[in-house]
Amino acid sequence: MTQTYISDIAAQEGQDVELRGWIYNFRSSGKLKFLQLRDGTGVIQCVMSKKNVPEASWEVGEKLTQETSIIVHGTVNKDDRAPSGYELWVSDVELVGESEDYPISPKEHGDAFLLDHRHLWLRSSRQHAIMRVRHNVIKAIRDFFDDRGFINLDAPIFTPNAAEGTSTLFETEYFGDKAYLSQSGQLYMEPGCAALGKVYCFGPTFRAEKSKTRKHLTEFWMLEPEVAFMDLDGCMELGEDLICFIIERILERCQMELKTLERDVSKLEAVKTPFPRIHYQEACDLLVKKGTDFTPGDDFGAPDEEALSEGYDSPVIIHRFPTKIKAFYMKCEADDPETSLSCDFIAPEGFGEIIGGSQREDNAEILERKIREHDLPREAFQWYLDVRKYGSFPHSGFGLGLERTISWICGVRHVRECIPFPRLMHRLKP
RNA sequence: UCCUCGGUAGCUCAAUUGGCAGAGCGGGUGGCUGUUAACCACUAGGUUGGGGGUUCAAGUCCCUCCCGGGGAGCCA
Repeated sequence: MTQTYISDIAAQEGQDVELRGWIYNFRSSGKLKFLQLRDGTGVIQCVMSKKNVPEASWEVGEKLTQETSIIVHGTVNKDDRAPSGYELWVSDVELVGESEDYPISPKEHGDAFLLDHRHLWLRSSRQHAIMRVRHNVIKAIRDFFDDRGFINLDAPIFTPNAAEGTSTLFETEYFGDKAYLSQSGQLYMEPGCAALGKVYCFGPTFRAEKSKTRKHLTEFWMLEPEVAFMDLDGCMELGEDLICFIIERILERCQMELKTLERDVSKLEAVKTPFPRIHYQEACDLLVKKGTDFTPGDDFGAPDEEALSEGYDSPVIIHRFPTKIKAFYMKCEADDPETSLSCDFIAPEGFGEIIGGSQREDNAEILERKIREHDLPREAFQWYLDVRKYGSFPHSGFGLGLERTISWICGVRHVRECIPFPRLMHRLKP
């Protein structure tokens, strides 16, 4: 008999089917057993009556523990008493693999314990829902750019130098030389867009900063599109279109998962273009008015971000930050070198910055001066300067943090639940 | 690096002023034909993170080290 998946069970009402999976939970009333079986696609209640199964099957039933793997045959039955609305009337059960002392009981657990058992934690319904949303966000991102004629041009992970010269890098040995794990693919996307017009990279990036907050991972996934002849306005439009596309896709395909996560879906349905755009100076005035202990001229802290996004359903775009608090490669206003053509997208509900972008400096002389001012080694950036030497052109791009985006969409407070195996400052296992 | 909170049974937590170290879940045994985090009875389970100190007496007070959570800085 061929295997049926629980996600397809509704179409099999009244049929005899074979399910293969793991015991999620079970209850017994003497001669009647209720098994919650999961197979990765869903969970279904299996009802086993002593008088309706062979003795060998009943004995298997007596030995079941949490996460025992089994093959079960039975008839699909619609019943409102079953948690999913359908249940399986069991005709026989076959033991596949025993499970002794499964550590994650159906009661609550602490974060540290769950993270230590991340490989098992992924079997629980909440994690399951988050991983399904993650999958769909990734698919939506790729579809969005594919439909717009972008080329996926991935950047290297081993890099010879610091991309922005600010963040701490993970150093590794490279045949007797030093190499660093990439903290951004952006510098590689700039020559990329000169070659192919519209490109994006999408892969893991690494930050060795000693940040222990719910918004930080040492290894996270970042999407970085870069477009030739696109200015800052185009960059902000691309970002908001992308986010709306992702949200619409998730609302369309992940209603079950959002329900499992108890996400207030109306918050996501309210996300609409155009997103509010606030000039940095205007944001400073707002913060002073709101009374956060913010110093105008500085970058925003987490409480400032939350104050700025307050009252908006869509992410808020803050644009034109002071040049001195932004990366060296960002272009300045033509008539105001103190102001950079930059933008940050701050998600609603306190989920923080999800996009950082800018128009890039396309003037070779200005860029060389900035590299000097930031004390960066010019030789290391020769190839990057070549983008300006051979047919320079205006161009822009941004970076979107995948896990932060998922965290917002799922309403999950901590990014560590938004990646299968999180890497944190104090955690490299499992 | 700094601030802050914490570490007690496999897990989540309690333990009054310093006075016999406990509960729920999970495990084990038995019972129950419609359970929904099932329920009922019984049962096993402890170097209270490590070391040192004060005291008749320390989970509790002091010193020190280790480990972890939240946050700051930095960033997506």
